[in-house]
Amino acid sequence: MGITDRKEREKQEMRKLIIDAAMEMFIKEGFERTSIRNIADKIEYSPATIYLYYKDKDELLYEVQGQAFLELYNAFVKEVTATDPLERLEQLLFSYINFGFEHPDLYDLMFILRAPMKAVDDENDWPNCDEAYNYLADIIDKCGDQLRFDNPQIAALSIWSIGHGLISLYIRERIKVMQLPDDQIRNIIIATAKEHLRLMKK
Amino acid sequence: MGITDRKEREKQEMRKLIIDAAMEMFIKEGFERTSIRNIADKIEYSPATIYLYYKDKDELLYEVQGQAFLELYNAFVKEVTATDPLERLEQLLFSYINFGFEHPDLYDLMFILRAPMKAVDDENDWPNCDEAYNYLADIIDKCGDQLRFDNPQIAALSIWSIGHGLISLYIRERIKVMQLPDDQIRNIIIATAKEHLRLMKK
DNA sequence: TTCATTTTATGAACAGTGTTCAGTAAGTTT
DNA sequence: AAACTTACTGAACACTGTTCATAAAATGAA
Repeated sequence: MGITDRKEREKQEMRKLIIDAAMEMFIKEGFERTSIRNIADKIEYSPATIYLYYKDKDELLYEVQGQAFLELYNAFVKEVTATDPLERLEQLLFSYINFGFEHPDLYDLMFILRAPMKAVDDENDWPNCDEAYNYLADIIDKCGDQLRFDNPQIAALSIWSIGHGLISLYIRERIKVMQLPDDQIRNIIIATAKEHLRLMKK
Repeated sequence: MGITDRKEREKQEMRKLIIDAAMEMFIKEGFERTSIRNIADKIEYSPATIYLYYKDKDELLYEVQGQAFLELYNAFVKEVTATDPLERLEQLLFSYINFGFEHPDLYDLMFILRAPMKAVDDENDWPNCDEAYNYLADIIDKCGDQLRFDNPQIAALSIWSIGHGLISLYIRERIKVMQLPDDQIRNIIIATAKEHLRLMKK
């Protein structure tokens, strides 16, 4: 049936129209200044229409989060170019931190905000993040016994936590307490990440 | 003038009444279910009255954050009992992580939420956190050259970031991606913190 | 005590939020 | 052409933080 196909296609196009508008507004205006009404205005539909395509705002946010994870994964593929696994691990960490610096609002949505996670019903599942996490896990596997860790899961969580800790303290303005001049904050974050990598290596 | 003294005292009592009610609601009901109207209801005043004592919600939140930092500092003093600085550093990190596990909503207010930081006008100042941060910085100083770090600021940021990274990934449900059974999440967080301490030591 | 002034508290309103739903208009099938 | 289905929306609901004119109470001066 050609019509049902077209209808399905149009439905997907509408969903894309909505999340593209949402994503653009998150990046440009920030998360807090982006409401359902704002998104509706931008795409020239009524707010109620959005609810025909997404159950609620959380579900919409989860979808945008998915797009953001695609961008992160693309950054990984583009920036992690070395063959030596230890070098790859370093490139990965800096790619991750850099993503946080360049897209703080997307980072928020991916790793800090509560809202999008409310759309994940399953207790132990978060498909949006799988691809990126596996990318990290694979690199750590390839490092074999070159790291001072016995457990690869702990190694992965260690790398992730130091990266996330640095970025989120920065994004949420907690590094203020160290009273560093503004242009040195980035430097000390990068230096701390480098030191962590150094300590991890055998 | 006795009357002005009493008035000032009453003003401070009213401010305390408000933040105590707010704090109790954050802990009991969670941050998202605590509105100015809810707090006003609890203390049996009109919402408008709260604005006679606090400029806006952000200022109120900043004050509650200050109370939360007092509690964190008290936990440090109570739980960091060793004399050896390396041991003290370990006790501090676990005290910090434990605080996050036991008071996730206060941790939110202290280290994750944007709102309370909007009440900090100064670019490079965050008095609420000073005491707790200096406690960490002092311990690291006392470690002297026993750590594999040249720069004490980097050592401090490294410890803080790993602790914050672990807690905030947990609180905001991002550790889901590792697909661990619920009772093992705490274990792997603690194990990762322990490994970090091990790597830091000479 | 009486009157004027200052302090303290509030009801009602404003502009915003996410969300629902009856009603309308357009598209599709018979 | 009529019946049915799908797509869309205006208006409303219950909530949010915040402001402000108004009222009540406390204080100071006569």
